[in-house]
Amino acid sequence: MHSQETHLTEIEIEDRLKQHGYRLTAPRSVIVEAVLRHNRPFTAEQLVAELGDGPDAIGRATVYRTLEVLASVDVLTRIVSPDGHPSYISGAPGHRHHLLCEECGTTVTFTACPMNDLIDTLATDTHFLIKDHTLEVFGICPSCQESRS
Amino acid sequence: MHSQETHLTEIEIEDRLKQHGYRLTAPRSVIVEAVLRHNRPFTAEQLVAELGDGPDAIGRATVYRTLEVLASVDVLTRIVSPDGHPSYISGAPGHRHHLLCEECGTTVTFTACPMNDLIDTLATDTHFLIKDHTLEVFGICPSCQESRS
DNA sequence: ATCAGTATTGATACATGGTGTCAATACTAT
DNA sequence: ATAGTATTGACACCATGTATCAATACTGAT
Repeated sequence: MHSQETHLTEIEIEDRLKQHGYRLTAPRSVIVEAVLRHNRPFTAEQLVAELGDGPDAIGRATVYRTLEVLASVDVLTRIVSPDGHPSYISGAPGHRHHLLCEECGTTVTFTACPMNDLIDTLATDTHFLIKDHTLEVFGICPSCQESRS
Repeated sequence: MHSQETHLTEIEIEDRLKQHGYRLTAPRSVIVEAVLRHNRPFTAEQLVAELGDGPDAIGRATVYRTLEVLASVDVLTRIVSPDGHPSYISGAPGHRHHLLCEECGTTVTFTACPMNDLIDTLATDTHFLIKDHTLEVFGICPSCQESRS
C-alpha cells in the first residue's frame, strides 16, 4: 500500500514528451537529467539555481515552464505543503499521496486513499460535484527522529 | 457530520485575543469587523484592498500579521488550494476540513476525518512520527452546477 | 539534405504575495 | 498619570512566478 517510487528513465520520459506533442530540445534534456538526479522533493528555485548559471545556463522561465510540462505528462507531481510552498516529486502517475519528512524531505508515496467513501458521502449530502482533493501527510522520518534525540 | 460554520461575535473574538495576551487595538477591531463580514474564503490581499486605503487605512504588514494572529487563536483557518494560493476561512477551531466550490467559494465544513485509520497504518508501517496533514476537497456547488447548464 | 513553419527559448520587465526593520504610536497594568 | 512594551505603518526588500517578444532551433514535409 505504500512504496518508494520507481523512476522512469530519461528515454522513457522523452518518449512521453514526444507522445504528447512536445519537442525534444537541449534545455529539456538538461532539465530531465537534473530531475532524475533528485530523489527528494525539490523546488523550482532549486533547479533554477542548479541550472541557471554556467556556460549552458537555462533561463528561469524555461525551468518553470518545463516543470509544468513534466507535471502535465505525469513525470512529476507538484505538491503544496501547508505553508503554501510547492515542490516537485519525481514520477507519480495516477492517484497518489505522499508522506513527507519535514526535516530531510524523505518521501513515501502511498496509493491508499481513504477519500473515496468520504467523497461519496459528501456528494450525496451536499450535492456538490466533487472534482479534486488535496491530501498530504507530514511528519518526521525514523532517521531524523534518531538524530534528534 | 458537516455543517455551515457558526460565527463568533466580535466581542468573543476580542476576548479570545485578550486571553492569549494580545492587546486590543483599533486596527485589530477594524480587521475583525471586516473578517466577520466575509462568509466566504478570502485572501489576505483582498483584505488589504478593502482596508488599505481611505482615511483610516491599515498597513499591509498589519493586515498580514493580524490574520496570522487570528489564525493562531482559532478564529480563522488558513487553507491552501492545490495551486498554492492560501485563503482564510472564518471560524474553525479544532480539526476540520473543507469542501469548497471552485466557482463561487461556497464552503462546507466537515469534521469527519477519514485520516485517523490511515495515519495509524502509515505510522506503523513507516515509523514516521506523523505531525500534520492537509485534506481539502474542491468541487462545484449545486447552484453553480445549475447556472452552468 | 534542405526548407518552412512553428514550438521553444531566454532576456527582461513586471506582478504578486509576503517579510524585516525601525522609529513613532498607543495599549495596559501599575 | 506613567512606564514599559506590544503594535503599527512606511518602506524597502525578497521570493516566486508570469507576460512579452525577438531570436533560435526542432520537426515533418519535400
